Amino acid sequence: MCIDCAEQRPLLAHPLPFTNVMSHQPSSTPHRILSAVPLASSAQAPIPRGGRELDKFFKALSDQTRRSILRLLRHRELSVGEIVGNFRLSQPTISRHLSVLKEAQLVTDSRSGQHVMYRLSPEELARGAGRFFIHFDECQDLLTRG
Amino acid sequence: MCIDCAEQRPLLAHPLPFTNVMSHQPSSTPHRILSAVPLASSAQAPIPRGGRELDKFFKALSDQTRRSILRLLRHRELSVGEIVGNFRLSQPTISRHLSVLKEAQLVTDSRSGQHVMYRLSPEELARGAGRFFIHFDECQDLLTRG
DNA sequence: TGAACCTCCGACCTAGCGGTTATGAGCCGC
DNA sequence: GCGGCTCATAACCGCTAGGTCGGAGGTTCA
Repeated sequence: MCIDCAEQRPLLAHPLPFTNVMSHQPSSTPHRILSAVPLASSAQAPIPRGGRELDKFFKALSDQTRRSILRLLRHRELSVGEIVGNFRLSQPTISRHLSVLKEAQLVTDSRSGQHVMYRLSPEELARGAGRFFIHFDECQDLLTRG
Repeated sequence: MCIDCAEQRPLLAHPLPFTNVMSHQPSSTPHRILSAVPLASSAQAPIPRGGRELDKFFKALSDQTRRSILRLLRHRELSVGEIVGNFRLSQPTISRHLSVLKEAQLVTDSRSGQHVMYRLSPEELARGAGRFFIHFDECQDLLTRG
């Protein structure tokens, strides 16, 4: 699926390695040329493909509690009870935050006896970020070169 | 300011080049050691420093319209009217989205006669991303190596 | 099987977000 | 200065998000 349009022409691989998003054009020559004047009333808002996934991705990251949970899971998996012990919030609240993170595929879970263990999905973190920052050449430079 | 604590000991430069965040510890040896058992009731939720800025950053990015505005501004600055012309939304709605983006420092504006021109701040995009992903070694690898 | 434990789900409340219309403030040309 | 264009702000409204509590469901173990 082209990230810039819905055409079915052959796709070019994108120079950035950490994403599988592809376009018909190399990133330095944008596919959509913006007109200086407002588009006609029939114009669609330029919603990029994959917006739903990016919504989930950034919505999940836009809450401080959820970001803290991700940081807790940096180096090893934890059960729900262990995560709850690090916050002042109730267990159902943490459980719902975890379901949001799981919905965004930022964490995965598995049952281990009585406990449900949660662990980070760092590749999904990188993939989501890549899918967005792919649109910003200068950002790519800053992120990849420093 | 250390990203892991509030101590005033000398700071180490972080190996990642695209951020000025520094810690007392290299990234492979986390500053906070997590206990396997829940912390005491007096434990604070592990809110990282700079959470307010990250809140603004991800909240600004968590809306599809705002992401579309950022993509519109990829290659040249635009006036409010030009931006409005690319959406089905009213001018005050777009104006408020722009103020959210400006609050998050993702765009800057300047008056040019009757018009107010908005342009991207790609370095802030990269800085915000860096400030977050600095906590995830595997992500860093994926983002910087591919 | 029944008790104890861990986790998730449903109902509910409140706050904030994203949308609208109406109005006000800043520049321009006449 | 006045009228018109451009943009920001205020007031309002509906919906979603995030918090609580109570209870259901699944697992372990005696």
